[in-house]
Amino acid sequence: MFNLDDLNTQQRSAVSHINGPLLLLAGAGSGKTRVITCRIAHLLQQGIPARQILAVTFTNKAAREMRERVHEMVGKAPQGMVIATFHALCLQILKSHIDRLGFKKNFSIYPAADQQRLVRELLRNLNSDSTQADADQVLWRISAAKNRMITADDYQAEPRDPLSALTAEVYPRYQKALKAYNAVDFDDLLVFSVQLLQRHADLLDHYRERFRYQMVDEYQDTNPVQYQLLKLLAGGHGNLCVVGDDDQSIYAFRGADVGNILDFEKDFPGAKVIKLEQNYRSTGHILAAANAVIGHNDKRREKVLWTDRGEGAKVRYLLAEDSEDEARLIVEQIHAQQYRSKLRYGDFAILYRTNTQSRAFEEQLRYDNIPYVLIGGQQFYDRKEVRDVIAYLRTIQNPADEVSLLRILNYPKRGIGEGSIDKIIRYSAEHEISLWKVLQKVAQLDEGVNERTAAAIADFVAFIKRFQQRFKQPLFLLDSLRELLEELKLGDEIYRQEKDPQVARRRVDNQNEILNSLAIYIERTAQPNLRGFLERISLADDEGPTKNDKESLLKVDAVTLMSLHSSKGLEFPIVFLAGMEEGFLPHKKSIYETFDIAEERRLCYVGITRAQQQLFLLGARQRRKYGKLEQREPSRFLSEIPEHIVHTEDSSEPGPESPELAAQSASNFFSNMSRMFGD
DNA sequence: ACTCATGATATTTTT
DNA sequence: TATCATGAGT
Repeated sequence: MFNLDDLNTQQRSAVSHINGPLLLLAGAGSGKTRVITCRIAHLLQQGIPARQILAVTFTNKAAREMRERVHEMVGKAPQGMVIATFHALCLQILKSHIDRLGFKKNFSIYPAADQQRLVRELLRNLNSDSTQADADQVLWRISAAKNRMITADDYQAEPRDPLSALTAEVYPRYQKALKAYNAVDFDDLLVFSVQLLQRHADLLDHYRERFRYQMVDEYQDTNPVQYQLLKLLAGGHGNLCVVGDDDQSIYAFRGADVGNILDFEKDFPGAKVIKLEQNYRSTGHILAAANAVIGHNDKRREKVLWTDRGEGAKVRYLLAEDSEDEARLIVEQIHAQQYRSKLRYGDFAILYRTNTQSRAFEEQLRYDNIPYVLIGGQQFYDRKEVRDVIAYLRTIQNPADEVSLLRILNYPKRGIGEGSIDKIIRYSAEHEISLWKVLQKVAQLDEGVNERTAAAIADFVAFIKRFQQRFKQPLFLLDSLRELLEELKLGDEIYRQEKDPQVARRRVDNQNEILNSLAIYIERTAQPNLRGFLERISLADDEGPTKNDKESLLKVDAVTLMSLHSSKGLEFPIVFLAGMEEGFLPHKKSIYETFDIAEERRLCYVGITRAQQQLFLLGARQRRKYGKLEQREPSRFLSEIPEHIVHTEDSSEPGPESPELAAQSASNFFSNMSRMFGD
């Protein structure tokens, strides 16, 4: 059980608040998660049934963490309580009621890669000269529209905006195609749930009653659909507790609306507001820098973080010559810091604005034999070889999923040529019969394709049907997948295609990794089935060994490289915030196009507040950009930090031998020694 | 069907 | 400059 005495005054008053709307403005590192879990424990202690409690987060990781911490605190698994991401919650709602929107209940969730394929396809059918970029843009616009609850029917093209005209063409077709595939995309999960609640009073009543106590984490990141959903669910009782920090709102580009958190009291009259300003993470100088920077934003909830931990080290600004030099300086500091205090590699993080910046750091770290983990970039389930296997599973689960079906129809090659596939697609379109039905028909009626192809198709259909039966038996899920992989011999195919045997090996390993995640899924699920597994994968809620989160970082002890965006919520003893230059932070797009410098400043603030003991800010004098050498200016945010808390060092003027340099060369010596002796 | 060359493009991305 | 996707060519 928890102890109220361990909390500060503000935390305690938040925890003991029970009825009515509550806005908890939780500054960075103010013990937010602790307050949320304590509040849940407190609600339970007050006799509120677990099943009336709903806690919504944005990431699976956050949901998992919350669940675990509640578990620890109350000593048993939180039975009946729903702790889920927005998307997982909506998936639950749709699973029970999507038939009211004309979908079948075995609908599938369309992954991003398939969305792209579909839009590309639709564009090709519409106009001859459309690029990859157009497809991405259109998809982006569709998503943005959905975030604002604009349906395909309502979507209006902006005048003099060719892309929105294109979107207006594609959006309805895209929606129609999804429906034909009995599939929904990520955004639909939310939009459809809201529509269900709006149109069906019985459902609304049901869920309001079911979730009498609601909490939302990272409220500053909610977009209009999510806001609608909450507004609907909390209507009536108004027991909505939202937690967030407007200063850490960094997802406007994805439709998040800071207005939601700024206007909370207007939306939910009588709301109580509590600020958490005591920071338990960073030392004083770091917080002073953070406060100074974020203080330059207007339209915000004034918060001043403070700590009782003392000033700590000054922030250090290292000015490098170029990007390679910047990476070298970081490695130097890693060695120096390790020499001075006992630090693991896992205590260091390198943060940057854009993912492309990671390269220089990767190269330098590899050169110095320093282990690192790169967060972001290509995700496990986005890899081609993994998607191939998933496509099989999806086809088995829902043969109406035509993108998956087409992906595997002739992979590995089984003698169904492009010409035949074209014929089948055309037949399916003309007669409005699903591809899967046509395939079955071709097998029986020998329609329009030659005998050998027909035989191949018949084999394929039989193959899928056989595995449909196999996968229906929950006890043999793992065996079925193993058999599937064996029979397909995809491994051989990969070895044939990939000339670098090392790469081939990794790709085959990746495929086998799916077996591991299935095994983990089965272990942790009461009634495992193929559908459930695919859902988890779609929601990226996977606990497989490739999991890229803090726990696995701790295990491998490596320096962390990630974008500022993905760093939110994490903390590290030593943080390097690289690329503190005009054009990077603030990013040049924000300077010249979106004019949203405030969001860039928040991003900078997020970066600064990740540091516990020492913060390094780095920038380069010049950088190669698209081949050209470009002069760079220090970020304007640097000048917003008071001079007396920053120590500036210019790499082109080394000055007298500094203690760091001495320490660093000694440290290099030791690390080389230990490398030589294999320790 | 695989390789190679060309040309477009280079912000962040919790699900 | 480096990377990616696409299309021509073998």
